[in-house]
Amino acid sequence: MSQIDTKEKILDVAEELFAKTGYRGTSMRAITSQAEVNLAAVNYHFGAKQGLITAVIERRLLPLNKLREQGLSAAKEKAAKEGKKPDVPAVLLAFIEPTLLLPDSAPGARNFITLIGRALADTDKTARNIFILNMKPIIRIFYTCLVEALPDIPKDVVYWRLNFVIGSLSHTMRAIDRCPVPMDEAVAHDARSLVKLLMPFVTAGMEAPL
Amino acid sequence: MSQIDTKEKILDVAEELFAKTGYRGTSMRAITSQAEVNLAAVNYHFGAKQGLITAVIERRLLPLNKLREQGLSAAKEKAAKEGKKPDVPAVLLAFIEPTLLLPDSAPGARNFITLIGRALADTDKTARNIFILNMKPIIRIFYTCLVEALPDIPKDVVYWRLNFVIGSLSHTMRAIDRCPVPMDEAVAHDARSLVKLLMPFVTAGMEAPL
DNA sequence: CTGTAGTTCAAACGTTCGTTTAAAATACTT
DNA sequence: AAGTATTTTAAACGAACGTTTGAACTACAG
Repeated sequence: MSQIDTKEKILDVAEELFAKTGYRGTSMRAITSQAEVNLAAVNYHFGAKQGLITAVIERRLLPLNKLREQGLSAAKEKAAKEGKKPDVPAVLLAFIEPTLLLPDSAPGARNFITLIGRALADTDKTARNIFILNMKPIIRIFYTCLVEALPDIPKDVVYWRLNFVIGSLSHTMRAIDRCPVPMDEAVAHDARSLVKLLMPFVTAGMEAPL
Repeated sequence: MSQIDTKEKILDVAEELFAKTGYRGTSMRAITSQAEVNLAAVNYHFGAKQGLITAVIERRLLPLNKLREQGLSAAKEKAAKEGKKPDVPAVLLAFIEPTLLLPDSAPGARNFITLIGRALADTDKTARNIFILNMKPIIRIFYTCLVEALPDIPKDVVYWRLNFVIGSLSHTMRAIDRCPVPMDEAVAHDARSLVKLLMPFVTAGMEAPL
């Protein structure tokens, strides 16, 4: 088995188990046995458990953030042709759409989205800090665009509303494979229809009068 | 030291530590040493660690849900006097206000709100199941009221929007003691102003056109 | 004061955890 | 094909975990 096979197999299994049982709740033995590699393989390839969760997160988060940045740039260019700044739904869509559509992009990414959905709420600082470190710059970019798109809303209100959006989005991400709060009704939820459901909600919330 | 003192001291410390470092991340030894009680005290008074987290959650969640129910009943009565059903902001306020104001009600409740804010996102089934078990009935009540208040919105859309609200709220609850996503600007956030910030957002989101 | 139920205590239990080690096996270069 | 570098392996490490135990201690009724 080549090195790359081992590393990627570990990453895939770790992604799945971290998403299901969290960072603390997933043991190295559970990862390595399901990945059918030796227990010491994680420490050899990633140094330690922390190095593994870092690699798991960054493997998909960096490309995702690139997608979000590209989407925002496209929206900016499109608006610039009419001498304007992108409006609220355009900005929010550039952030939300690549996120919720991620599970359709790669087979293993479905686990990743619930993992990331939990990251902000995780009590373990390891996963949360890695996540925040990677998210801070891009959130700042979107924040700036939202402030420009909402000239009548004070900056700190925009800040909080952006956080409300992040809260809704991350909660939805966690719900992709499981009803967020179980109800008796069966509720369908494919990724694309979730975007269509979430967008009007967050757009109206962002643009709401004070 | 009387039995009640020991039990409550354990509950207070456990509430604080569970909120800070999660269920798995908090050891019985950390709890008992900070509470200045014997290690075996938790097993004696609560049977096991799971019994402790159950007691920690239910101690404040049951009264909180009673407050929410009372608030909703009051809104229903008020609307009934005009032969109407309570509108969206009235329903949402009955859910949100007691929640965010909880930290001001009791000194230790500040820890509880972040604990509960994490509960839905927790990877550990222990805490999440206890929380969901206690929340399911009351969420159903509010869901029904929202459906009545939004006759033009399909039921399943209302369901998802309610979940978006829950996502925003729980994210905010986690942020009460710490910036949700750190920004360079200092952002003030006392409980009452958070209610004033969140309410227009979720109301507009709920009432948004399809 | 005596006896009983309730509570606290130090100590140890077995298990699981992340990590390390050094030898064995494989892959790659010359 | 030989020799070096990389990777895999089995075994063990010490530490931390939740829980159990039985004796010591406390409070209070008879």
